[in-house]
Amino acid sequence: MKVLPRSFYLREDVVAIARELLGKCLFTQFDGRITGGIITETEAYAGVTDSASHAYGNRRTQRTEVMYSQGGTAYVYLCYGVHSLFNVVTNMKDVPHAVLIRALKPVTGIHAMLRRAGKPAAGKGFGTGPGKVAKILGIHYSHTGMDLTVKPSSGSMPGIWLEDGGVRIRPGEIITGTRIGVEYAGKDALLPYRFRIMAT
DNA sequence: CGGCCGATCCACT
DNA sequence: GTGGATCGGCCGA
Repeated sequence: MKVLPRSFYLREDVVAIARELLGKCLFTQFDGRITGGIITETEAYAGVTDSASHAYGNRRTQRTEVMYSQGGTAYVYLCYGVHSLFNVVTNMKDVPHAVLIRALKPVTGIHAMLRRAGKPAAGKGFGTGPGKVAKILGIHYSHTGMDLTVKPSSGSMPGIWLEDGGVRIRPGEIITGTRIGVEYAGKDALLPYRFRIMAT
């Protein structure tokens, strides 16, 4: 297992990064507990020219400022007043690209994730849906801005990080489609920016 | 300062 | 398949 380096996130093609994040491992450590799993669904948000992006038209506000950080930073925001949604910022500083993590196959710390979900056992839908991904990993919108390239050096430190676990996804296993919940974005809603691993 | 709305989820029909 | 929850962010006045 190898922590994804800064160089992975600094690249220009956010759509390619979204595709490559499939099969990578996402971990968190909060309250001394490590939880995580394999990323199975992502969406790319291509910054100032993408009308589905919060940074469309170079909108720079207190909330979106984190999207203008260098790649490898966490962008977490509150959606519908209820759900924290976790995104990976990509590209260089001042270019506000991001990838939304929509689904995760739970692997590490299952018990803690079930407890956060308030479920007695893993059922259908455990780990699917961006609100639920953040919830089971213990990610809250107050965690926006965290550095994703550093694995905590001790069990008492909080952290969010990604690793390459060596899982190889064949192109034929990837389903490409349009993004969810962005109907307001006009023609950009039709862009093929959603990627997921075919159910086995 | 007020009003509208959202990169969602769940219970209920 | 549908509607309600729920509240910070954003924009216009």
